[in-house]
Amino acid sequence: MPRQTLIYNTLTKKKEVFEPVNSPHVGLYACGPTVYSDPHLGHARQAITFDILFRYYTHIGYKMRYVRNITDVGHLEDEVSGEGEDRITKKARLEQLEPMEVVQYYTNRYHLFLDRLNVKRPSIEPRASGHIIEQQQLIRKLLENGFAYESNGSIYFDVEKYDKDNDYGKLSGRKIEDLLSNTRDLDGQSEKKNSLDFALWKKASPEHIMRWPSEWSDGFPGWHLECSAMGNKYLGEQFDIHGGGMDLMFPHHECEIAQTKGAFGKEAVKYWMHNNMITINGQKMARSLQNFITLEELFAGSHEKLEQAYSPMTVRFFILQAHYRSTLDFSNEALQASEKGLKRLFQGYKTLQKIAAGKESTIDVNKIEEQCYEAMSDDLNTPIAISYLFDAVRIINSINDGKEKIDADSLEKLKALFQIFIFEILGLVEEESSSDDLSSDLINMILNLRMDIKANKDYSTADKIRDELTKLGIVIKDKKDGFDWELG
RNA sequence: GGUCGCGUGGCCGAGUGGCUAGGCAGAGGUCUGCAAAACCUUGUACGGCGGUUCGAAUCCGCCCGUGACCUCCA
Repeated sequence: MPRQTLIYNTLTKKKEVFEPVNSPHVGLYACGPTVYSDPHLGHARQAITFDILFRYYTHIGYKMRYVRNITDVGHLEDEVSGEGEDRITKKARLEQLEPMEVVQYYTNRYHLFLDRLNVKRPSIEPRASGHIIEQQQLIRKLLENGFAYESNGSIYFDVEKYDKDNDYGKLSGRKIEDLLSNTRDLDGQSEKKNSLDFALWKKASPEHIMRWPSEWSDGFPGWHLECSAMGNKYLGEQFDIHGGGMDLMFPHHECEIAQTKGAFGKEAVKYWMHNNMITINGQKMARSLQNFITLEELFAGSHEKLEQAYSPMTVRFFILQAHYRSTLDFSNEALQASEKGLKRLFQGYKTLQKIAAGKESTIDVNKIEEQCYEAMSDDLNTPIAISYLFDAVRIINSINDGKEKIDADSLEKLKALFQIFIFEILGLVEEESSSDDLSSDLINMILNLRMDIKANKDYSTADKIRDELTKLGIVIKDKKDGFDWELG
């Protein structure tokens, strides 16, 4: 029986005790990317948030099935009006590629950068275009149940009708009347009965490449439909957690709830989880605002806003140092702080490996362990868990200095704790400085020569060597009788 | 305009009715030929004004500032 955890449910706006529908099995669905462009920091946060959930729940004993989709069809530029080109199709046209080439390319890119961030691959990664049949079946159900109607070969969801006996807007806290009064005027959009109605199936215009046959028209499915169809297919009629970025709450997730309830008579999702946005100068990082930084740019330092390159683990740690429901502001200063903090954490881990156990202990490892688990169990509070690890680092250093003592059992326990939290739960990995054996040998040779020079008290030459090596990015650490170095 | 959120020390960020995270930067120190690195020590901050309370940064009200959503966006 896994330990009790709290999880913030967007639906109830409260932290709730997590009780799986079918413990110990847990079904998790997270909205993946629309693969028409490179992943940016925001995608990283979303992926890392649910990666942590996946990792932690697996660790405490749940049998996880994690589904994260790839949206490769149906995502229009303007969902409400149903206008605009399909994003994939547009990209394909601009680049003169097959739509599926675009899809494959950006799916590969997504995997590449998420792998570097050490985000685990989901259990199932379904594509919308591979589930046209399932989506069409869902539409038929909705037509049968009277929640959808056909108009000129397209099928729309009837929001007003649904709202009569259901609560459309319950997730995002909206009321249908407010939405109606605030919806922009759509003159000429006569296909829909109501401006709030959203597309389930769109008849394809002659130039639209991605199209599938159906009894209504040659067309393609609406964006919101895929998640309902694939969630249902792989996780069943009721499953535990559905996640995504906060900006998907409305209308995407709201529409999902309506579709599922309308088709199956009951809601599928027990807990809704939404990660907050990454901001840049206090404003949301978004493609539409032209202020986004891709992961490729971040890792390479190739963006005008970047003072340097930031390694994947620095980025991961930066994201984990904030709670997933808070906005997180990007800045070079903050990233640099994370870079150094992460280094300190790993330094502590290394020190831990070499300290010796004594007969007695002044350290209460059980308490540290409990604190770490409690933090993670309290709605995935990674920043708190990390703060306890930093507390532990200070203790480790004190043991190393002989100010504190630890017995063999406690030491083993502390080592296991660090191993589990740093690598398994937080998913951090140590990034090796890239240096091949030959250059290592060369550096060691030079530094050995420098030792001789120092022994002769020729400090000016010794300093010169050090300066030159420093310029090459090699950090020298002189010790009592020897040296150490690393790539800075 | 509507809905929801936020405002914490130089920066980033937790937390939350009394026990006052953590990281980075800064300062001091240990070490060192000198540095660097590493390590140690160090900071009583919570937008403003009222109110509730023995006690509020934490609850309530008002104000100011700011952000997200209401079109697509993780």
